[in-house]
Amino acid sequence: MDRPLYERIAAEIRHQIASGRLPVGAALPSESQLCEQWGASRGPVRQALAALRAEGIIGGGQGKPPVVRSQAVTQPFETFLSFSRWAHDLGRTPGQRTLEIARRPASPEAAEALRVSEGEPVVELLRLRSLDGTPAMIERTTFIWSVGRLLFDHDCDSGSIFAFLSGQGVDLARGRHVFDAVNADATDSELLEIPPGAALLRERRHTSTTAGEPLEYSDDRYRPDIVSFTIENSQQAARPALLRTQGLVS
Amino acid sequence: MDRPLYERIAAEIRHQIASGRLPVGAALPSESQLCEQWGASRGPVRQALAALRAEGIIGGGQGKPPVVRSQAVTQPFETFLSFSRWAHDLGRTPGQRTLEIARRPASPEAAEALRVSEGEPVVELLRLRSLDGTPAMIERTTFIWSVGRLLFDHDCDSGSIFAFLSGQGVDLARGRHVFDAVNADATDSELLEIPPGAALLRERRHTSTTAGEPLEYSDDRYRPDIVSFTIENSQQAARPALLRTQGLVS
DNA sequence: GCACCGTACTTGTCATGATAAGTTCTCTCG
DNA sequence: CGAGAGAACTTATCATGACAAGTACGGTGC
Repeated sequence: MDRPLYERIAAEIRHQIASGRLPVGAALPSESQLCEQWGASRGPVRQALAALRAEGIIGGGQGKPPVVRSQAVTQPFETFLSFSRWAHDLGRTPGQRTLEIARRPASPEAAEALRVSEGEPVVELLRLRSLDGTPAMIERTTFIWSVGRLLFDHDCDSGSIFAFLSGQGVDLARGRHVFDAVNADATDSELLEIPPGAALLRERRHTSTTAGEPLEYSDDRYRPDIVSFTIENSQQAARPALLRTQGLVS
Repeated sequence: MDRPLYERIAAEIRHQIASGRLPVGAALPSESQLCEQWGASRGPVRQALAALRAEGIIGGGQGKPPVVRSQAVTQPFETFLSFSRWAHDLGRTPGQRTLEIARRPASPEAAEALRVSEGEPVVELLRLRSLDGTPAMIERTTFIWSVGRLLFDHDCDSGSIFAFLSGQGVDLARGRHVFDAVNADATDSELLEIPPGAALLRERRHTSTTAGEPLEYSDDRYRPDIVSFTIENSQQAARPALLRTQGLVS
């Protein structure tokens, strides 16, 4: 038990929520009560609560004791991370063609993004994803070696890589996605069957473990007439719901 | 200046990173130096650094001063509805130039989106938004008459329309945002000072009351080198957090 | 030249205490 | 009985101080 105190407190509360001892909607013990229970000062207690708040599993505000929010649902995360799963839920048929899988020394950008030393081996993957046979997205992914090496023993055209890696015990827990737009280059336009220079929706994805260690990053380019992204929000909900949506042909 | 100290510290550091005074890879001042600069104790300083770390824009570890990871800057979700507020929290100066505000009969599309009869009066607004003087976004908004009419009595160049309307008691509660990409047309390229055909990030926004009655819809086009959008999610969190980020000049 | 080691500096963790500000409840007054 | 004042609670923010643990760097001995 040499983990920091605030981590142990957070873990204990998480456990109580997961086990149902703290049902959804219930108020947590106040900070001072937690301090007594653990014989700790408010510092670690607040740090633990802040971590739980960042994970979205508790809510509350000034003056009000924190309350248990809805149970953790992994669905949205998986749906968002996995193109295959998303397409499947939509009733469409996902397709994938792996154009290249290679072991390479990490480029400076890859080394930065994956926090490895430059020149360390990484695995680069180039895939064309489609919906009902129509090219929809180009995926340029770079994995750290310990994860990417698993892909050489896997038929990448058979289905979801995310599902495969999860099954192999890879801790794909957190994701960061940056969206912007780019003009299609020669490769993009040829593979996606669009004119050169057409605007593409780009998602740059960084996936890491629970502890925040990078596992992969990706540059995904979507045909905007096939795929778009939707956010729904309301002033009540603290966090918005993200959905990947089928592009509108407007 | 009644914002908490740690927010001001974080905003200042974000600003220094965004302005290039702290280039990518540079080491931040040590905690004790920041304490001196701000005349603060380590508490607020650490809270500010923790926030920046959570946003992923700084890295580093025990014993090592934090380093600037990238120029991406993020803001909490509440600022999503308001460009002005987002920019302000970032320590940047938002600008707006209203190019046109007009009362018009609703077009078929407007009637459909706002659920009014075709030909009913609506208010159309065309604004150019900027960050530190650089054109960043073009906003083409259509309001229902009862809301848009308030804008004729308001200096639209003075600040946030969202804040103004909220202050007038307008119930801007729910939003739906669809993201895709488009090529810049002649107007876009001229106003945003980019080449014709450049890829733009488009956000189509529909805002409605708590009851779901449409209030406005908008076609916003962002320069991807100035503004991008970020989603953070984790397997624990039920819903991902949406953040608007400053574009990477990569 | 090179490995080893100790020192100075850094961040990580935690305790204690204080004030401000928000919420909830009760109690009083009309 | 309802509205409002107020007390008692909560969390939010910040200061100060302490120790542990990791890193960077220079010097020392081989």
